[in-house]
Amino acid sequence: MPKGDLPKTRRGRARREQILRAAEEVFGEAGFAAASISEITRRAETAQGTLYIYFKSKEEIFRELVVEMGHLTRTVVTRALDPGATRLEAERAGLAAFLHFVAERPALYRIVEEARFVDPAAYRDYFTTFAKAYEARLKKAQADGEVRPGDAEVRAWALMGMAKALGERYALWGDPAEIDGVVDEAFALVREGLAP
Amino acid sequence: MPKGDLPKTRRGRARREQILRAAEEVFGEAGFAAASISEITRRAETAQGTLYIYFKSKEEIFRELVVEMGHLTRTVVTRALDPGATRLEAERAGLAAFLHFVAERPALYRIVEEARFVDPAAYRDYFTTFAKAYEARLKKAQADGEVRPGDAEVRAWALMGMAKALGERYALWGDPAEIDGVVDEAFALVREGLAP
DNA sequence: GCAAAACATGAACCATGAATCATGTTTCAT
DNA sequence: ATGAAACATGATTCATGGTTCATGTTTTGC
Repeated sequence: MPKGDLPKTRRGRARREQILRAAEEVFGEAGFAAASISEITRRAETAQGTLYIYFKSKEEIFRELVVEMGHLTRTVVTRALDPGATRLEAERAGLAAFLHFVAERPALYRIVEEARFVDPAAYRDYFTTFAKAYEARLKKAQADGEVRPGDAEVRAWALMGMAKALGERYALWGDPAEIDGVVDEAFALVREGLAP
Repeated sequence: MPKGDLPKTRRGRARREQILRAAEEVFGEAGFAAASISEITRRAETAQGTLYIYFKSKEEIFRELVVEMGHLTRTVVTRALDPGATRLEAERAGLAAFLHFVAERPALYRIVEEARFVDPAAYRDYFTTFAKAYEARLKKAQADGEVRPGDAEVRAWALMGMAKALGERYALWGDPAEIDGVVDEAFALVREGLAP
């Protein structure tokens, strides 16, 4: 029984995966507190005890999901940055990719945000890591003269916050069809600022 | 026993207030799930049953705090906008006031954010109301030619998101002394944008 | 001063649901 | 083929803590 490790057999790996996917669903829909182990195992079509072969607690499954989801978000956003367009245009694409991703997998947003309360360390880790990468990109763009000089760390957090709020308002609560328009407006703000 | 109403006697009003302040502390420190009624009443120096004279459930105390805190934040930020300075400068002052407020009463931030999970309706209400006010200010500024034309709603949510993220990173996790510098940097971004 | 309403108490009740464990079944290396 | 390790089961256990309630005490209006 590998507690922190991965399962040894094909069957084991499949079970663990089933449980994780069911947990993602249930945590996403009900939130951590209201999510019950019995509901998770019901959807995973296993016995309750089975879950404890692969995870040592309810918190541990949750943490695993946060890590997984963080990795996924970073992948989605980073992949969108590729094109050889302007640095700022690339950032625009990253924001668009993020918002569409939130709209497609709303459980992601909820789980990561709830981590602030369920597992503060994982939450902080996730955003700090993300911010560092963002900061590095901004610094590089600055060095290349593609953006005005300024504190890259503050900018990274400000822009991340923007993305989170827009994701909540438009991708989660609003009409997904609006997203592209929102991205245009938001990036106009980031590019030119508010001053006339 | 006034269930939704306010207490009739001076003593009653004082008790209710003691309980609310204790609840603010405990919810802020421990989060909703880990906060126990017994700990709240211990700090309020009353019996557990007393709490149920004034609130019909744990959720109801929490909701009351969200409403109260929302009102307080709006007051603090709005008060900071008074001066007859430039509209943009006034906004800068609002951001500064918000960040200092978060640093002073971190429980506020936590409770309001946790409301997303404990009481989604109250959470959404709170931010939608706030956004509407922000939007109106931006529209007015736009009409007066003090900011470039653009979608005021998107801008309001983007700027709110910025404030939340900066609050989390610098007012909650960072050194409060940094706040004024952060405000300057962030508002430079908002004013002039990233483009060189 | 006195009834009635409001307020206060804290031990006991009770639902909930996470975690365990004794008992099987399946997989895999040799 | 076979034994050992890995995996699977689900009813039972157990701690937790929100809520209730029977019994006082205090305040208020008249």
